[in-house]
Amino acid sequence: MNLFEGVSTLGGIFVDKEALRSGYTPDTLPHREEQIENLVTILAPVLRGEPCSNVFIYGKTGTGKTATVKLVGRDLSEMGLLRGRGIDCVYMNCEVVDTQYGVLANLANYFIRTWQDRVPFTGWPLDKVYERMKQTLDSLMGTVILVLDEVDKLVAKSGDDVLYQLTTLNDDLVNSDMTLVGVSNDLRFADFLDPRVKSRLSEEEMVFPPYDASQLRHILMERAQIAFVEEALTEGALSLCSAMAAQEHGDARRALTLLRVAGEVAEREGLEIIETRHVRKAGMKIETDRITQAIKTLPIQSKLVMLSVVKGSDASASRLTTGEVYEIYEELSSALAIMPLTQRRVTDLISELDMLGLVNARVVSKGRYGRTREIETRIIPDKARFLLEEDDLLSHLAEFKPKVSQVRLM
DNA sequence: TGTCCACTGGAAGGGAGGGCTT
DNA sequence: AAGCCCTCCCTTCCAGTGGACA
Repeated sequence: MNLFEGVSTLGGIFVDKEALRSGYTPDTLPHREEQIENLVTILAPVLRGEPCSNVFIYGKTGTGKTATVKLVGRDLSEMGLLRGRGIDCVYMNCEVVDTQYGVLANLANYFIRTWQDRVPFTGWPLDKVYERMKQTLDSLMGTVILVLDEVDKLVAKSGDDVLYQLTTLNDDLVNSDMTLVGVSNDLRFADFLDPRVKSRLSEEEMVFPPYDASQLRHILMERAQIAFVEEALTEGALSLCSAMAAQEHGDARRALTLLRVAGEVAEREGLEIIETRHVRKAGMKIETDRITQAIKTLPIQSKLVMLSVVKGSDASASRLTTGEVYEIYEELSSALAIMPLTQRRVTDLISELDMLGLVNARVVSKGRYGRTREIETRIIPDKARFLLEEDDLLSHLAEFKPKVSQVRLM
Protein backbone atom coordinates (compact mmCIF):
# COMPACT_ATOMS: atom_id res chain seq x y z
CA MET A 1 0.00 0.00 0.00
CA ASN A 2 1.20 3.51 -0.81
CA LEU A 3 1.82 5.83 2.12
CA PHE A 4 -0.09 8.65 0.39
CA GLU A 5 -3.13 6.55 -0.53
CA GLY A 6 -5.35 8.18 2.05
CA VAL A 7 -4.51 11.72 0.96
CA SER A 8 -7.30 13.41 -0.96
CA THR A 9 -6.50 14.99 -4.34
CA LEU A 10 -9.11 17.65 -3.71
CA GLY A 11 -7.99 20.90 -2.12
CA GLY A 12 -10.05 20.48 1.03
CA ILE A 13 -10.73 23.88 2.57
CA PHE A 14 -8.25 25.93 0.56
CA VAL A 15 -8.49 27.03 -3.04
CA ASP A 16 -5.57 29.47 -3.00
CA LYS A 17 -3.71 29.59 0.29
CA GLU A 18 -1.22 32.14 -1.06
CA ALA A 19 -3.91 34.83 -0.76
CA LEU A 20 -3.51 34.65 3.03
CA ARG A 21 0.27 34.95 3.08
CA SER A 22 2.01 38.22 3.88
CA GLY A 23 3.85 38.43 0.55
CA TYR A 24 0.63 38.40 -1.47
CA THR A 25 -0.27 41.66 -3.19
CA PRO A 26 -4.00 41.78 -3.95
CA ASP A 27 -5.45 43.85 -6.79
CA THR A 28 -7.49 45.98 -4.43
CA LEU A 29 -6.81 47.16 -0.93
CA PRO A 30 -10.03 47.95 0.90
CA HIS A 31 -9.94 50.96 3.24
CA ARG A 32 -6.69 52.23 1.78
CA GLU A 33 -8.20 54.09 -1.17
CA GLU A 34 -7.22 57.48 0.24
CA GLN A 35 -3.58 56.48 0.85
CA ILE A 36 -3.28 54.85 -2.57
CA GLU A 37 -4.64 57.96 -4.28
CA ASN A 38 -2.26 60.11 -2.27
CA LEU A 39 0.76 58.04 -3.22
CA VAL A 40 -0.29 57.93 -6.87
CA THR A 41 -0.51 61.74 -6.91
CA ILE A 42 2.93 62.06 -5.34
CA LEU A 43 4.60 59.63 -7.75
CA ALA A 44 2.68 60.60 -10.90
CA PRO A 45 5.20 63.22 -12.17
CA VAL A 46 7.59 60.32 -12.81
CA LEU A 47 5.42 59.28 -15.78
CA ARG A 48 6.05 62.67 -17.36
CA GLY A 49 9.75 62.29 -16.77
CA GLU A 50 9.73 64.90 -14.02
CA PRO A 51 11.37 64.41 -10.64
CA CYS A 52 9.08 63.74 -7.71
CA SER A 53 9.31 64.12 -3.96
CA ASN A 54 10.69 61.51 -1.62
CA VAL A 55 8.01 60.01 0.57
CA PHE A 56 7.98 58.86 4.13
CA ILE A 57 5.30 56.46 5.28
CA TYR A 58 4.43 55.76 8.91
CA GLY A 59 2.06 53.24 10.39
CA LYS A 60 2.00 50.28 12.73
CA THR A 61 2.57 46.71 11.51
CA GLY A 62 -0.19 45.28 9.40
CA THR A 63 -1.73 48.61 8.40
CA GLY A 64 -1.17 47.98 4.71
CA LYS A 65 1.92 50.14 4.15
CA THR A 66 3.95 47.55 2.31
CA ALA A 67 0.99 46.25 0.32
CA THR A 68 0.05 49.79 -0.75
CA VAL A 69 3.57 50.65 -1.83
CA LYS A 70 3.97 47.38 -3.72
CA LEU A 71 0.60 47.80 -5.45
CA VAL A 72 1.29 51.38 -6.49
CA GLY A 73 4.84 50.45 -7.53
CA ARG A 74 3.61 47.59 -9.67
CA ASP A 75 1.04 49.74 -11.49
CA LEU A 76 3.52 52.57 -11.91
CA SER A 77 6.10 50.29 -13.57
CA GLU A 78 3.39 48.84 -15.83
CA MET A 79 2.18 52.27 -16.87
CA GLY A 80 5.78 53.34 -17.45
CA LEU A 81 6.23 50.42 -19.79
CA LEU A 82 3.10 51.38 -21.74
CA ARG A 83 4.28 54.96 -22.08
CA GLY A 84 7.83 54.01 -22.97
CA ARG A 85 9.39 55.27 -19.74
CA GLY A 86 11.67 52.98 -17.79
CA ILE A 87 10.45 52.99 -14.22
CA ASP A 88 11.76 50.42 -11.80
CA CYS A 89 10.44 49.93 -8.34
CA VAL A 90 13.05 48.30 -6.09
CA TYR A 91 11.82 46.95 -2.79
CA MET A 92 14.21 46.33 0.08
CA ASN A 93 13.42 45.12 3.57
CA CYS A 94 15.89 46.76 5.94
CA GLU A 95 15.39 44.10 8.57
CA VAL A 96 17.25 41.82 6.16
CA VAL A 97 19.47 44.35 4.41
CA ASP A 98 20.61 46.43 7.36
CA THR A 99 24.03 47.83 6.44
CA GLN A 100 25.17 50.71 4.26
CA TYR A 101 27.15 48.28 2.13
CA GLY A 102 24.19 45.92 1.82
CA VAL A 103 21.77 48.60 0.61
CA LEU A 104 24.16 50.00 -2.00
CA ALA A 105 25.25 46.56 -3.20
CA ASN A 106 21.71 45.21 -3.45
CA LEU A 107 20.53 48.27 -5.31
CA ALA A 108 23.33 47.90 -7.86
CA ASN A 109 22.89 44.13 -8.18
CA TYR A 110 19.15 44.50 -8.81
CA PHE A 111 20.02 45.85 -12.26
CA ILE A 112 23.24 43.93 -12.97
CA ARG A 113 22.53 40.80 -14.99
CA THR A 114 26.01 39.28 -15.39
CA TRP A 115 27.55 37.47 -12.46
CA GLN A 116 31.07 38.78 -13.00
CA ASP A 117 29.84 42.39 -12.82
CA ARG A 118 27.90 41.98 -9.61
CA VAL A 119 29.03 43.58 -6.37
CA PRO A 120 30.20 40.84 -3.96
CA PHE A 121 28.34 40.68 -0.67
CA THR A 122 31.46 41.91 1.10
CA GLY A 123 34.99 42.93 0.24
CA TRP A 124 34.77 46.19 -1.66
CA PRO A 125 35.43 49.62 -0.19
CA LEU A 126 32.16 51.54 0.27
CA ASP A 127 33.05 54.29 -2.18
CA LYS A 128 33.63 51.70 -4.87
CA VAL A 129 30.23 50.11 -4.21
CA TYR A 130 28.63 53.55 -4.36
CA GLU A 131 30.40 54.30 -7.64
CA ARG A 132 29.24 51.02 -9.20
CA MET A 133 25.69 51.59 -8.01
CA LYS A 134 25.69 55.12 -9.42
CA GLN A 135 27.01 54.00 -12.82
CA THR A 136 24.47 51.19 -13.00
CA LEU A 137 21.56 53.50 -12.17
CA ASP A 138 22.76 56.17 -14.58
CA SER A 139 23.00 53.68 -17.42
CA LEU A 140 19.28 52.87 -17.02
CA MET A 141 18.26 56.29 -18.36
CA GLY A 142 15.08 56.03 -16.34
CA THR A 143 13.59 56.38 -12.90
CA VAL A 144 14.16 54.21 -9.88
CA ILE A 145 11.76 54.18 -6.97
CA LEU A 146 13.62 52.71 -4.01
CA VAL A 147 11.38 51.45 -1.24
CA LEU A 148 13.16 51.00 2.07
CA ASP A 149 10.79 49.03 4.26
CA GLU A 150 11.43 49.09 8.03
CA VAL A 151 13.99 51.82 7.38
CA ASP A 152 14.21 52.47 11.12
CA LYS A 153 16.03 49.12 11.48
CA LEU A 154 18.65 50.28 9.00
CA VAL A 155 19.25 53.56 10.80
CA ALA A 156 19.30 51.90 14.23
CA LYS A 157 22.05 49.57 13.07
CA SER A 158 24.12 51.57 10.62
CA GLY A 159 23.25 55.23 11.23
CA ASP A 160 21.80 57.62 8.67
CA ASP A 161 24.89 57.93 6.43
CA VAL A 162 23.35 55.68 3.82
CA LEU A 163 20.13 57.71 3.77
CA TYR A 164 22.14 60.88 3.31
CA GLN A 165 24.01 59.25 0.43
CA LEU A 166 20.78 58.11 -1.20
CA THR A 167 18.94 61.39 -0.77
CA THR A 168 21.81 63.28 -2.41
CA LEU A 169 22.26 60.69 -5.14
CA ASN A 170 20.21 62.69 -7.64
CA ASP A 171 22.87 65.42 -7.63
CA ASP A 172 25.33 62.80 -8.92
CA LEU A 173 23.05 61.18 -11.50
CA VAL A 174 23.02 62.61 -15.03
CA ASN A 175 20.66 60.40 -17.03
CA SER A 176 18.46 58.84 -14.37
CA ASP A 177 16.79 59.92 -11.19
CA MET A 178 15.74 58.26 -8.00
CA THR A 179 12.91 58.66 -5.54
CA LEU A 180 13.07 57.27 -2.06
CA VAL A 181 10.10 55.80 -0.26
CA GLY A 182 10.90 55.17 3.40
CA VAL A 183 8.54 52.99 5.38
CA SER A 184 8.64 52.76 9.16
CA ASN A 185 6.41 51.59 11.96
CA ASP A 186 8.17 53.80 14.47
CA LEU A 187 6.41 57.17 14.52
CA ARG A 188 9.22 58.98 16.32
CA PHE A 189 11.86 57.58 14.03
CA ALA A 190 12.46 60.72 11.96
CA ASP A 191 13.21 62.75 15.09
CA PHE A 192 16.52 60.92 15.43
CA LEU A 193 17.66 61.66 11.89
CA ASP A 194 20.15 64.28 10.84
CA PRO A 195 18.03 67.37 10.01
CA ARG A 196 19.37 67.43 6.43
CA VAL A 197 18.36 63.83 5.88
CA LYS A 198 15.04 64.37 7.58
CA SER A 199 14.01 67.29 5.40
CA ARG A 200 15.06 65.54 2.21
CA LEU A 201 13.50 62.22 3.06
CA SER A 202 10.18 63.52 4.32
CA GLU A 203 9.31 65.94 1.53
CA GLU A 204 5.98 64.15 1.66
CA GLU A 205 4.67 62.29 4.68
CA MET A 206 1.86 59.80 4.96
CA VAL A 207 0.38 58.13 8.00
CA PHE A 208 -1.47 54.82 7.82
CA PRO A 209 -4.01 54.51 10.65
CA PRO A 210 -4.73 51.05 12.10
CA TYR A 211 -7.77 49.18 10.84
CA ASP A 212 -10.75 48.82 13.14
CA ALA A 213 -12.57 45.51 13.65
CA SER A 214 -15.19 46.09 10.97
CA GLN A 215 -12.57 47.09 8.40
CA LEU A 216 -10.53 44.01 9.27
CA ARG A 217 -13.64 41.91 8.85
CA HIS A 218 -14.17 43.33 5.39
CA ILE A 219 -10.54 42.70 4.39
CA LEU A 220 -10.67 39.15 5.68
CA MET A 221 -13.91 38.50 3.84
CA GLU A 222 -12.40 39.58 0.53
CA ARG A 223 -9.32 37.44 0.98
CA ALA A 224 -11.33 34.50 2.26
CA GLN A 225 -13.30 34.51 -0.97
CA ILE A 226 -10.07 33.93 -2.88
CA ALA A 227 -8.48 31.58 -0.40
CA PHE A 228 -11.24 29.22 0.70
CA VAL A 229 -13.85 27.09 -0.98
CA GLU A 230 -17.33 28.53 -0.70
CA GLU A 231 -19.03 28.32 2.70
CA ALA A 232 -15.84 27.07 4.39
CA LEU A 233 -15.60 30.05 6.72
CA THR A 234 -18.28 30.51 9.34
CA GLU A 235 -19.52 33.95 10.38
CA GLY A 236 -18.35 33.35 13.93
CA ALA A 237 -14.82 32.43 12.91
CA LEU A 238 -14.58 35.50 10.69
CA SER A 239 -15.75 37.83 13.46
CA LEU A 240 -13.42 36.28 16.00
CA CYS A 241 -10.43 36.64 13.69
CA SER A 242 -11.10 40.33 13.12
CA ALA A 243 -11.81 40.96 16.79
CA MET A 244 -8.58 39.26 17.90
CA ALA A 245 -6.51 41.22 15.37
CA ALA A 246 -8.27 44.48 16.19
CA GLN A 247 -7.17 44.04 19.79
CA GLU A 248 -3.59 43.90 18.54
CA HIS A 249 -3.60 47.48 17.18
CA GLY A 250 -5.56 46.52 14.03
CA ASP A 251 -2.93 44.33 12.47
CA ALA A 252 -4.26 42.93 9.17
CA ARG A 253 -1.25 40.71 8.66
CA ARG A 254 -1.93 39.00 11.95
CA ALA A 255 -5.59 38.61 11.06
CA LEU A 256 -4.68 36.92 7.78
CA THR A 257 -2.18 34.58 9.41
CA LEU A 258 -4.76 33.72 12.04
CA LEU A 259 -7.25 32.85 9.32
CA ARG A 260 -4.75 30.75 7.38
CA VAL A 261 -3.63 28.77 10.42
CA ALA A 262 -7.27 28.31 11.51
CA GLY A 263 -7.92 26.83 8.07
CA GLU A 264 -4.95 24.52 8.43
CA VAL A 265 -6.12 23.39 11.86
CA ALA A 266 -9.61 22.61 10.55
CA GLU A 267 -8.17 20.83 7.53
CA ARG A 268 -5.99 18.67 9.74
CA GLU A 269 -9.08 17.68 11.68
CA GLY A 270 -10.54 16.52 8.37
CA LEU A 271 -13.26 19.18 8.44
CA GLU A 272 -14.45 21.37 5.60
CA ILE A 273 -15.59 24.21 7.73
CA ILE A 274 -13.71 26.68 9.97
CA GLU A 275 -15.28 27.38 13.34
CA THR A 276 -14.42 29.72 16.20
CA ARG A 277 -12.58 27.00 18.13
CA HIS A 278 -10.20 26.63 15.18
CA VAL A 279 -9.41 30.33 15.38
CA ARG A 280 -8.69 30.07 19.10
CA LYS A 281 -6.47 27.05 18.51
CA ALA A 282 -4.71 28.93 15.72
CA GLY A 283 -4.03 31.86 18.04
CA MET A 284 -2.34 29.56 20.54
CA LYS A 285 -0.45 27.65 17.85
CA ILE A 286 1.00 30.82 16.32
CA GLU A 287 2.28 31.98 19.69
CA THR A 288 3.83 28.59 20.61
CA ASP A 289 5.44 28.27 17.19
CA ARG A 290 6.91 31.75 17.49
CA ILE A 291 8.42 31.00 20.90
CA THR A 292 9.72 27.58 19.87
CA GLN A 293 11.33 29.05 16.79
CA ALA A 294 12.79 31.98 18.73
CA ILE A 295 14.41 29.74 21.35
CA LYS A 296 15.69 27.11 18.95
CA THR A 297 17.43 29.65 16.75
CA LEU A 298 19.17 31.53 19.58
CA PRO A 299 22.97 31.51 19.49
CA ILE A 300 24.52 29.35 22.20
CA GLN A 301 25.48 32.22 24.52
CA SER A 302 21.94 33.63 24.42
CA LYS A 303 20.57 30.17 25.15
CA LEU A 304 22.87 29.98 28.14
CA VAL A 305 21.66 33.36 29.41
CA MET A 306 18.06 32.28 28.89
CA LEU A 307 18.75 29.06 30.78
CA SER A 308 20.29 31.11 33.60
CA VAL A 309 17.07 33.12 33.88
CA VAL A 310 14.97 29.95 33.89
CA LYS A 311 17.12 28.17 36.47
CA GLY A 312 17.23 31.32 38.57
CA SER A 313 13.47 31.78 38.62
CA ASP A 314 13.03 28.06 39.39
CA ALA A 315 14.75 28.58 42.69
CA SER A 316 13.34 31.94 43.66
CA ALA A 317 9.89 33.45 43.79
CA SER A 318 11.14 37.02 43.36
CA ARG A 319 12.48 38.48 40.12
CA LEU A 320 16.17 38.17 39.37
CA THR A 321 18.57 41.09 39.02
CA THR A 322 21.18 41.38 36.27
CA GLY A 323 23.90 40.57 38.79
CA GLU A 324 22.14 37.37 39.90
CA VAL A 325 21.54 36.20 36.34
CA TYR A 326 25.20 36.85 35.59
CA GLU A 327 26.35 34.82 38.59
CA ILE A 328 24.25 31.85 37.51
CA TYR A 329 25.47 32.31 33.95
CA GLU A 330 29.09 32.20 35.16
CA GLU A 331 28.38 28.96 37.05
CA LEU A 332 26.76 27.36 34.02
CA SER A 333 29.64 28.48 31.79
CA SER A 334 32.20 26.96 34.09
CA ALA A 335 30.18 23.73 34.31
CA LEU A 336 30.37 23.56 30.52
CA ALA A 337 34.02 24.69 30.51
CA ILE A 338 33.34 27.62 28.20
CA MET A 339 34.75 31.12 28.60
CA PRO A 340 32.02 33.39 30.02
CA LEU A 341 31.26 36.68 28.28
CA THR A 342 31.56 39.92 30.22
CA GLN A 343 28.64 41.26 32.20
CA ARG A 344 28.38 44.15 29.76
CA ARG A 345 27.81 41.74 26.89
CA VAL A 346 25.37 39.66 28.92
CA THR A 347 23.24 42.76 29.63
CA ASP A 348 22.97 43.23 25.87
CA LEU A 349 21.93 39.60 25.42
CA ILE A 350 19.27 40.08 28.11
CA SER A 351 17.94 43.09 26.19
CA GLU A 352 17.77 40.97 23.05
CA LEU A 353 15.84 38.25 24.89
CA ASP A 354 13.51 40.97 26.13
CA MET A 355 12.91 42.21 22.60
CA LEU A 356 12.18 38.69 21.43
CA GLY A 357 9.53 38.47 24.13
CA LEU A 358 11.26 35.58 25.88
CA VAL A 359 11.93 37.44 29.11
CA ASN A 360 10.57 40.53 30.84
CA ALA A 361 13.34 42.90 31.86
CA ARG A 362 12.63 46.30 33.32
CA VAL A 363 14.98 48.78 34.87
CA VAL A 364 14.27 49.46 38.53
CA SER A 365 16.06 51.46 41.12
CA LYS A 366 16.51 49.92 44.53
CA GLY A 367 17.71 53.18 45.98
CA ARG A 368 20.77 52.68 48.10
CA TYR A 369 21.03 49.18 46.71
CA GLY A 370 21.61 50.40 43.20
CA ARG A 371 19.94 50.42 39.84
CA THR A 372 19.47 47.19 37.98
CA ARG A 373 17.06 45.29 35.81
CA GLU A 374 14.51 42.87 37.20
CA ILE A 375 14.25 39.87 34.95
CA GLU A 376 11.70 37.10 34.73
CA THR A 377 10.93 34.54 32.08
CA ARG A 378 7.81 35.08 29.98
CA ILE A 379 7.56 31.42 29.03
CA ILE A 380 6.42 28.51 31.15
CA PRO A 381 9.74 27.44 32.73
CA ASP A 382 9.29 23.72 31.97
CA LYS A 383 8.62 24.48 28.34
CA ALA A 384 11.65 26.81 28.11
CA ARG A 385 13.88 24.24 29.82
CA PHE A 386 12.69 21.51 27.48
CA LEU A 387 13.42 23.60 24.37
CA LEU A 388 16.80 24.79 25.65
CA GLU A 389 17.95 21.35 26.71
CA GLU A 390 17.31 20.06 23.19
CA ASP A 391 20.61 21.74 22.43
CA ASP A 392 23.32 19.06 22.68
CA LEU A 393 25.64 21.20 24.75
CA LEU A 394 22.98 22.44 27.18
CA SER A 395 21.52 18.97 27.67
CA HIS A 396 24.41 18.32 30.09
CA LEU A 397 22.97 20.97 32.41
CA ALA A 398 19.62 19.24 32.91
CA GLU A 399 20.38 18.32 36.51
CA PHE A 400 22.54 21.35 37.29
CA LYS A 401 21.38 23.47 40.20
CA PRO A 402 23.04 26.87 40.55
CA LYS A 403 24.53 27.66 43.97
CA VAL A 404 23.52 31.30 43.84
CA SER A 405 19.82 30.64 43.80
CA GLN A 406 20.14 28.10 46.61
CA VAL A 407 21.66 30.80 48.79
CA ARG A 408 18.82 33.15 47.87
CA LEU A 409 16.30 30.63 49.09
CA MET A 410 17.47 30.79 52.69
C1' DT B 1 20.32 67.10 51.29
C1' DG B 2 24.08 64.58 49.89
C1' DT B 3 25.92 60.00 49.37
C1' DC B 4 26.32 55.82 47.38
C1' DC B 5 25.04 51.45 45.29
C1' DA B 6 24.67 48.33 41.27
C1' DC B 7 24.16 48.73 37.66
C1' DT B 8 22.75 50.90 32.61
C1' DG B 9 24.00 51.91 28.23
C1' DG B 10 27.00 54.76 25.03
C1' DA B 11 31.51 54.96 22.76
C1' DA B 12 35.65 53.29 21.05
C1' DG B 13 38.27 49.88 19.53
C1' DG B 14 40.17 44.97 18.79
C1' DG B 15 40.24 40.98 16.15
C1' DA B 16 38.29 37.21 13.48
C1' DG B 17 36.19 36.11 9.21
C1' DG B 18 34.59 36.95 4.69
C1' DG B 19 36.07 38.72 0.34
C1' DC B 20 38.49 41.71 -3.18
C1' DT B 21 42.83 43.84 -5.40
C1' DT B 22 47.44 44.10 -6.76
C1' DA C 1 50.89 36.45 -0.54
C1' DA C 2 50.18 40.83 1.31
C1' DG C 3 47.31 44.52 1.93
C1' DC C 4 42.98 46.38 2.15
C1' DC C 5 37.82 46.92 3.34
C1' DC C 6 33.48 45.80 5.79
C1' DT C 7 30.72 43.36 9.20
C1' DC C 8 30.00 41.01 13.41
C1' DC C 9 30.84 39.90 18.01
C1' DC C 10 32.95 41.12 21.79
C1' DT C 11 35.74 43.77 25.50
C1' DT C 12 37.09 47.82 27.98
C1' DC C 13 36.17 52.09 29.84
C1' DC C 14 33.31 55.23 31.93
C1' DA C 15 29.74 58.86 32.66
C1' DG C 16 25.19 58.78 34.19
C1' DT C 17 21.19 57.48 37.14
C1' DG C 18 16.94 56.70 40.53
C1' DG C 19 15.96 56.47 44.87
C1' DA C 20 16.80 54.45 49.81
C1' DC C 21 19.24 55.76 53.50
C1' DA C 22 22.04 58.42 56.94
